[in-house]
Amino acid sequence: MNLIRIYECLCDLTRLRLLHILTQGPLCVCHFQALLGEPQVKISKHLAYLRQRGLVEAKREGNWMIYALPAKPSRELAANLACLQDCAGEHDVFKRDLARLKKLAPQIAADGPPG
Amino acid sequence: MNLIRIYECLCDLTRLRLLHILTQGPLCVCHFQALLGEPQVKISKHLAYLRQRGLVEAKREGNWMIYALPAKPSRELAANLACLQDCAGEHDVFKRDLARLKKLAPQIAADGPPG
DNA sequence: AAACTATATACTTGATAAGGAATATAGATT
DNA sequence: AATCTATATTCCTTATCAAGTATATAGTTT
Repeated sequence: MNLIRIYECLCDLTRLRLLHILTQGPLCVCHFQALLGEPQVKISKHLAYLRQRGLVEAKREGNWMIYALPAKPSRELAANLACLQDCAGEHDVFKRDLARLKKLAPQIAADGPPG
Repeated sequence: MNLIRIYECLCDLTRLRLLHILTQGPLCVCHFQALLGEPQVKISKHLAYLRQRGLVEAKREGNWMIYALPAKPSRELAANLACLQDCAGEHDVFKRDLARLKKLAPQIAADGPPG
């Protein structure tokens, strides 16, 4: 059952943060590193985990790997991402991530256009 | 973070089935056994798991243990249960469970009133 | 109190996951 | 081709979980 694969992805804080940030748009690994303040291995492995289960898509852009939410998410995924959005509003971790993302936005835009 | 405890509960099919059935009302272990066709240990342990994490409440009624969704679920739990409801509609396992529940309803009512 | 019923707990085994350290790969730059 | 940068993979250790078997507990009936 696909639904369970989704929930498996959602029961880790790092992955929740990644997904939550991705609802704002595509991003590459190094920016996630900066945003979450976590080591590269950790980010990379969690993104691989998400990718394997179809919660995330990736494409190469020179040296960068750009990760994004699926272009056409399943109903189940869409529903759960919406639910996460809803729930995340209550927690500081997520709010802080978005704040940092906003601050970093100009620099990210400068680095190169995603997509 | 409470949210993660919730997702941890949701990434097992047996627990999803239990929760989904519970959205219809309280039930005791032996009825779950009949509905899911799973051994007592399995049901009991998964219910304990859910209970520890606050997804489910229990009270004794003679020999029976009646399990129910929390009287006042957190916003997060409520949101996720709603989402589960939404997603479960697509899967036969869940539909079959509800069908079986309907069939068993009279007998359950006869056994003794829950709540 | 002895037997019975419904449920819970302890123990064991195999599987999966998380995090860190080190290393490998792909592409870009010099 | 040598080096650099961004990212992925491998190996290791530790922790958690699922499922089954056996056993314990709480409450009920005889």
